[in-house]
Amino acid sequence: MSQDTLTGLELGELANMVGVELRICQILAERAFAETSQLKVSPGLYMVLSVIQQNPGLKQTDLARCTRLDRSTMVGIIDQGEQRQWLQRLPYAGDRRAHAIHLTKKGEALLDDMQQSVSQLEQRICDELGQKKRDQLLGLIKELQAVIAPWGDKV
Amino acid sequence: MSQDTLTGLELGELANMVGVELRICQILAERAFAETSQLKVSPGLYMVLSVIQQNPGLKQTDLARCTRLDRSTMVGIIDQGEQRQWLQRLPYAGDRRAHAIHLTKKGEALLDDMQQSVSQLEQRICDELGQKKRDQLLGLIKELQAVIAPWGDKV
DNA sequence: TATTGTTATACTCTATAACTATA
DNA sequence: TATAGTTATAGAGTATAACAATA
Repeated sequence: MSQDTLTGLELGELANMVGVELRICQILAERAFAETSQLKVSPGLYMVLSVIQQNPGLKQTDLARCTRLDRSTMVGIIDQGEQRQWLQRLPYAGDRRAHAIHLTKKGEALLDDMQQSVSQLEQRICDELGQKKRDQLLGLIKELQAVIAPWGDKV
Repeated sequence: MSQDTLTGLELGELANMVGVELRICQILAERAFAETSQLKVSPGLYMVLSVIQQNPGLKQTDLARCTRLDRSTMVGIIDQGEQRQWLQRLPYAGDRRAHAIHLTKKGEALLDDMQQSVSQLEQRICDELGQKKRDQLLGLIKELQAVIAPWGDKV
């Protein structure tokens, strides 16, 4: 017997499916992020900015691969970041087709600013869930990723 | 040091954020679902059909609440299900404003049909992750839901 | 006054297919 | 031939605000 936390409705098998619970969790998480970030930046762009910060100079294709998005989707995200002057497309040494993506100073500043509030979100998860459970959860999510990643791959 | 499983890129702090990993996991999960379901039904509609199966006769508002979607979003999902003749809007006893949502026989058949393949997805998660880890993961996801649910609430 | 369902509208996220320029 | 980036296009998914009918 698994009851829905909000409504008390009996959800039966539904609530025992990883896929469905993951989906609901994601809806809630994006809503919390939107609240925290004050809509300054979308979750997708935030993710990309963070990756760039850790890995300056990556090609767009690399960024698409590690965020599991399509190359064409990445174009739009990079466009957005460039318009708001948070990142730049620079020449990529050794391949004139590619762009090396770098943060601007404004982009660095944004991340510093946001990392306070976003870190607070993560901190609150630690506080309310407990460090141990939080780490367990993160580990299990990554394991699940590794398991299901090949299932959706095109041939 | 946490490396991206696919690209081997160093993702630093990014890969240690529950929010980001959850997001990537969700992208992968929806892709796997799309592959399995052959695009016969969207994840959102599938979720709703499953809830209806377990709870025949709910109002649209109830469905919206337990899936954490807006009432107006639910209208579109129910419309889709009705068009494909998988569910029906019937009179709701005691409140002439509301509709009682029920599966049609065609809808029952679809779910029976899909539950084979969707259950296989879940089964594969059990197989590859192990029953114990799978149950742990499910429990932790639900705990996380309970923790973050209030954060995105308006007011 | 409050709730149920609805519409109109808009924005975000994502992908496919076809193109160009390079490799 | 293959890859990097781009464009055009399309389809999900979601929400807000305003409305009519009913409570």
